[in-house]
Amino acid sequence: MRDVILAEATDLFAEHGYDGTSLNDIAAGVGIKRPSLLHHFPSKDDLYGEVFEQMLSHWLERVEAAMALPGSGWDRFSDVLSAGFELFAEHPSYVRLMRREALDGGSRLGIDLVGVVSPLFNTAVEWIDAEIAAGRFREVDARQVLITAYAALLGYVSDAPFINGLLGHDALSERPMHERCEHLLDLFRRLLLPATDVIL
Amino acid sequence: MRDVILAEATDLFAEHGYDGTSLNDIAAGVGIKRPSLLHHFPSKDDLYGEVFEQMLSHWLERVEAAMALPGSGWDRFSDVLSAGFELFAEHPSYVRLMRREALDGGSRLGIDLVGVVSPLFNTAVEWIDAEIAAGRFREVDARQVLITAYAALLGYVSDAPFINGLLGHDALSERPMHERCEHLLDLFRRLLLPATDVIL
DNA sequence: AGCGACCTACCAACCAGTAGGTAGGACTTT
DNA sequence: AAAGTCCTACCTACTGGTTGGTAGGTCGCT
Repeated sequence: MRDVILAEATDLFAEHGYDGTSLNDIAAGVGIKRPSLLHHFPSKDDLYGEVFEQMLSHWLERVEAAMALPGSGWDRFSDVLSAGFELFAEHPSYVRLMRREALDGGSRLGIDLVGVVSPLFNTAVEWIDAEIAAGRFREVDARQVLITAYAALLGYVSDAPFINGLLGHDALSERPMHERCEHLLDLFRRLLLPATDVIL
Repeated sequence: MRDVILAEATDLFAEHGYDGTSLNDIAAGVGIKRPSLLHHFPSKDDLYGEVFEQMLSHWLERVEAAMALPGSGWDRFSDVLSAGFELFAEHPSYVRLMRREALDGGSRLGIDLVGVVSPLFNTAVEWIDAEIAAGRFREVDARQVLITAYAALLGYVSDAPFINGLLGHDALSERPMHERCEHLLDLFRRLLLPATDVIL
């Protein structure tokens, strides 16, 4: 039951935000009443906290697995980007949740979003700088590249309802997602690789 | 007084969202009581509607002005991008408001966000395609490029509280904003221009 | 008997919105 | 000039409804 509640809460918090989701909504979604829900989770804050922690741990798990893969240079960058994209395609709710938290400054709870992501961010910055030093990447501002990657990946998925309207079809279905991924890979290849290596 | 309320409401809706902002908060922010606020605006929905319409009209005004500028090819793209960036730098609240609305599907009110933005989007797609046909741009998927521009521009500003934490300094102050703009210009130059024109 | 899962019934706090009244400035009428 | 009439901007006090959370009881299973 806990897991069912957690899943329903993840969807609703992602869809309508913390303030836009009532415990009644979540309880009704799993077919019980609010007090029964509060039997499993002590408070709304705690429930949200668990939702967010679960999301973060799934996310970290994937990213760390992708970063642990062997390889260097463009292949490695491409692997990590694809892994992130794949996770987001599987769990759009995670993206929307993350975006909402980032909008609110990532400090709704005791959870320190920045504290969790910062080490990963810095590791990635150092890796890119090392690749530049090794001559495998162009001289770019690693931080800017990573922020662009973050924004371009998240934006497409988090704003899917809006982008659906612009494109006239479901942005999250398989083919559009694949095209989006190809576009991003092409984009970062052009951004990162020396001009001589870009031409395919 | 109406304008003061509108400005305060814009900030609070942008910062905490529709559900996270009470009429009491807004009224207190301008130093009056809720009923006095409702003397100027008939309801919370109406107030939000005016806030959003004002934001949209400011935004459209700027973009249309930038699109009306002469020039073609990269110079024109660069002008429009810079104009957008400048507006966002001046009014970060607009970006956060827009992002929240995009997250919610852009249909909180009668305002049809997609309906307003779609014509602009399609005009831009056609323009890029024409530039490609004229040989001034590479063969790219215009829609993907525009969505990336949208995401990369908005993401940096809307998630500023989070990005502040990653970078360790104020992402919205003048120098970082300038660096961000330069990075984006470089990015899209590499993405859009034929390989032979990219090298500076 | 004990325990986990669920319930109804309640609470205080807050929400958007309404009713009705007051102070003061402006504009007309005498 | 004085008096009466409006109007705008604000107020206090209230309504009905929803919120998160609690108290206490019931059911079925081990």
